[in-house]
Amino acid sequence: MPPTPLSPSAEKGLAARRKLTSAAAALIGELGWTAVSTRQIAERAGVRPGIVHYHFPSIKALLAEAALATIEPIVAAALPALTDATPTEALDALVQGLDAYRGTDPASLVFTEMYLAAARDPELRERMAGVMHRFKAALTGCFGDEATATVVMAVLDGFVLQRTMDPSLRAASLVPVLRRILPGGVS
Amino acid sequence: MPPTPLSPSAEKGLAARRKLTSAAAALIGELGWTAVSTRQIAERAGVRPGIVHYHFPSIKALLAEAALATIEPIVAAALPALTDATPTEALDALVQGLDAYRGTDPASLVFTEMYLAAARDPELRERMAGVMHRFKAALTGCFGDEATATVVMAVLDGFVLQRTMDPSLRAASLVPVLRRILPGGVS
DNA sequence: GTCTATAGGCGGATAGAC
DNA sequence: GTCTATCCGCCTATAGAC
Repeated sequence: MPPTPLSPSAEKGLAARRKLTSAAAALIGELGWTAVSTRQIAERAGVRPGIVHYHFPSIKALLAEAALATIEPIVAAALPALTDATPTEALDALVQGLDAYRGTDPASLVFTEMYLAAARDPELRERMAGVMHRFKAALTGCFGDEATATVVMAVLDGFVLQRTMDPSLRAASLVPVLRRILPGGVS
Repeated sequence: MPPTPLSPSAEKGLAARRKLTSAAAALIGELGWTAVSTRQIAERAGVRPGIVHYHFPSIKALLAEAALATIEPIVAAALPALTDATPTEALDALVQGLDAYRGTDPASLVFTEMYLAAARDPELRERMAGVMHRFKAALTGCFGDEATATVVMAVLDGFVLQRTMDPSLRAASLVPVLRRILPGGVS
């Protein structure tokens, strides 16, 4: 749809919302989901503290929006390389993309924080599951069966955790091992 | 060493420390690492709030002790099945043990919370890495090369995260896929 | 050695101003 | 529609009692 013109006041509100979600996402990574406060978000966004509760019903709702807005583009960006790709091509693309997630960067931390928050909040769990399901469906399409897709997803998430323990780990070193899991032998 | 007899007063202190770490571990799982407060720990442990700061220098130190005391026995319990085991035997033992970690249980949550806390605290990272290194060394011994051990560890950690999104996932379904990653073909 | 009372600061949310 | 001042509760840590 074409961009609807907004009143100056509505535009200001939209800008505030965007600054708040962006600040919230950064702070989830830096401090952890449950450690983020409305005051810190407001300070980082350059707005007064109370503004948070005008634009969002609660800090929980703001964190959910911020985290979903972080992971959705990441997952969406990974999908094209999986569509109509051979298993080997898909694996190479995934591993290449994986190197960006070093475990201690904001995106990695938001992902892991969100799994934990989702484990404690059914509504957030549903919303995150919707995003992750699209990714898993694409993997299942590439690799042929769901069990293989599950293992590949687990490796991606788990490798990010491993990297927090050993930053010297490189995604490329996974390739020889992961080639072996492709169904039907090495392709 | 033989158990040293303790004075009644020292014994009371030891009991308090044990109750506090146990309560802290449970609360890390329930609320999240950064959401746990000394008051809640004290209430759960059945002691007065201020006692926490007599037995532990800070809440950070208490959480670190509690989390390490949670993961150490879990890792230690997994090691015997990996010593002198064939790759296939080791895989079966790991998968069987994995079913206990459903993503939303206390132990699963403490593990993931601890990875995040370790990503933000170098000292905790060192201590956790020490525990996880023993596990990885055992896996490397079983599977012959470190890359395979890294993938297996990533699958274990990542599968626990996957399960928070889809509780119907069963560890047994991973076996056919994981058999394929064993070096030297199916053994 | 063990524990308590209290200080001092930060938190989310809301009632109401503009 | 947009934002601010304020309420009231909870937090960690310490000084000092027993």
